[in-house]
Amino acid sequence: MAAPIDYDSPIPPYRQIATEIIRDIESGSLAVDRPVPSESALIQRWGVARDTARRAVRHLRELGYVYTVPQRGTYVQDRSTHDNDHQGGE
Amino acid sequence: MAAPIDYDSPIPPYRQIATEIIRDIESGSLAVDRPVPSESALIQRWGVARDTARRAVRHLRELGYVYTVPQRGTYVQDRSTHDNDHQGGE
DNA sequence: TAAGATTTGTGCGTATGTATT
DNA sequence: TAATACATACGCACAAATCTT
Repeated sequence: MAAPIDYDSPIPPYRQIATEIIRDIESGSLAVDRPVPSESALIQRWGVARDTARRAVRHLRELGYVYTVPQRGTYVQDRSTHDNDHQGGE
Repeated sequence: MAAPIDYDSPIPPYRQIATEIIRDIESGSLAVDRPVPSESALIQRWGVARDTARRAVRHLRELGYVYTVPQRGTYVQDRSTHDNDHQGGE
């Protein structure tokens, strides 16, 4: 519902954005292999810089929540097996 | 020796820098637990931007060549055992 | 075939905050 | 107090690949 970034929080903006997206993934709003919001979308939705949006996505990737296809987009990773927590098993 | 970045190469600058540092590690110029060149040092030595220097260091970290101590610095990782190559399968 | 929009990749410049020395 | 070093964040630009028209 468009909660704004809390700049008073000790949690950095990119983390707040990542947390929100994780919620959408866990809740099922974002299904497996569905695209997560693009960098542009995140920039507009949160009013942050691209650097921040990219950090958020990178964080999600490191946690194993998403995977990125160059020049295409970033999609929800299938974590159903829970075989890979965030080391990039595969 | 200060080889310059080859902008005509398909290999991005941060990779060229990382490759050079890897050479220094493998050759022994940079010993285990010794600090690798700082961001500022890389910026001056290669004439690149902070982001590029950061990318180079991050890349080395992901490859397991170095480890970073928050708020301290980045140091050469001990890879003698070769126990950890760089888990990222994929 | 071409143009345009979209998306990620890469690079540069700058600033602030925090921790260490 | 100051210098050093990293993390984070903001701004901007162009390239390459993809997708649509």
